[in-house]
Amino acid sequence: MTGAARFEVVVPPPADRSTRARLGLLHLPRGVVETPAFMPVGTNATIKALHPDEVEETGAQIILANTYHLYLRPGHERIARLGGLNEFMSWPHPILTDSGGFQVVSLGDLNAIDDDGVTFQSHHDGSRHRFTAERSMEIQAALGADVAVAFDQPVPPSSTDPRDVAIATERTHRWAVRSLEAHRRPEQALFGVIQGGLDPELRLQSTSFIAGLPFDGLNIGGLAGDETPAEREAVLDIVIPALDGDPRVRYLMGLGSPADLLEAVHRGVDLFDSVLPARVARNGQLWAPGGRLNIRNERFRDDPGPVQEGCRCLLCRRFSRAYLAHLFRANELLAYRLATCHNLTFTLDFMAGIRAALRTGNLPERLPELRQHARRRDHGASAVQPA
RNA sequence: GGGUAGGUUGAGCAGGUGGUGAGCUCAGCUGACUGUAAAUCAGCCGUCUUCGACUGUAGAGGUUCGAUUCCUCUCCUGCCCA
Repeated sequence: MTGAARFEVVVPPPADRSTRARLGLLHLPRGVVETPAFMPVGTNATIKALHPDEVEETGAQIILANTYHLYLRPGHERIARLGGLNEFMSWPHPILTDSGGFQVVSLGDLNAIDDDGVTFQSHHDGSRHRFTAERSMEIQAALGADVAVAFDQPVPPSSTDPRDVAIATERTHRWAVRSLEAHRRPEQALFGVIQGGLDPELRLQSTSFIAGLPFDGLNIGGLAGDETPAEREAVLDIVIPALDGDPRVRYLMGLGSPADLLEAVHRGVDLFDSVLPARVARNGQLWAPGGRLNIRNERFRDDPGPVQEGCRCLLCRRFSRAYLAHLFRANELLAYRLATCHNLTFTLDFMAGIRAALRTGNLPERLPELRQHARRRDHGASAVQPA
């Protein structure tokens, strides 16, 4: 372990095992993160549409940035010359850089995977680039975030061929070892990624393999795709118990809906990230305790009330639903900013609420008002009617 | 008043010089989005009994087996001339 990250359990799960949820503190070079925590995603060294001050106001204590994107543009060496990623984007708090592993999957046709690494075609200009574990570590070292992530090959739930799952998982293991060997910055933490798809045996193998390596944190990958909640819960119920007694932070990569967050917290996850609240906000979907609303719906054009009564965010403090509906229809830039502020504030407040409940030991199994935040096929929930 | 170019589903258009115009872009309506190729994408957007069918090219006539297309008149719009 690098020692750059230290996880401290403040309130452990209850002895009766009614939940595996725990309250913790993740100590990082640039700050302490209260867990369970949500990390907004700032792929291009910016939380889209927000000023760093506004990101702080949402309550975010750590954000995520992306190795692949920043390597392509503006270039990791340039960022290093300009003082590192935190300095470059004027974010003085912790940052976690994703390894570029996710782009192995998300860029689909634009790459070719082999046992040694991945050859990407840039989504900007089609130019070819080679990523290996060593390369990813080198780039992340240059970016200089608090936390780097080992290069991995996510297994999309849609890949049903067990051989593909096994191959990707084995690669992830080899790349994990190589990432550790290539890691040279003691002040930068390094997290490893557990894969294994939906296969219980592979997940268990992957968990013990990755947990057997001296990473500072343990990521659970490959679970933010098309799997059902039941499949996801089944995987977590294999991985988390296998980590019993392990002192490290557990990070479920890519989850972001409130209902998903609560479920995963109960299963013992400490850390999350997702583009969902921010992306959905830019596309006009606003989150509130009663559910979600599409602000572009006609009925909001004359609605003088706030998106969420009592919300402390930049949007709800001053503006009406009608105004936001207007901004979206007029394609005004303020729409994206206000909506993003709101959804991130909502998500960060939601996590703060979970922490407060854990502190007093009464985190509910399910919050009834969250049902409509779940995916449609889970509960058949329809779009929310505003309260 | 004379000439001229036009009139296509909310807007703007494409097409069509005798035999399939329900095609595009906006606008509009609804939904989706989870380690960001995403201020994006998808469906709908004349009517109906919606895997299809019907109606629809300013209006009225005419020619024709058949007219959105050709002819006549009327109405409306732009431009030019008086």
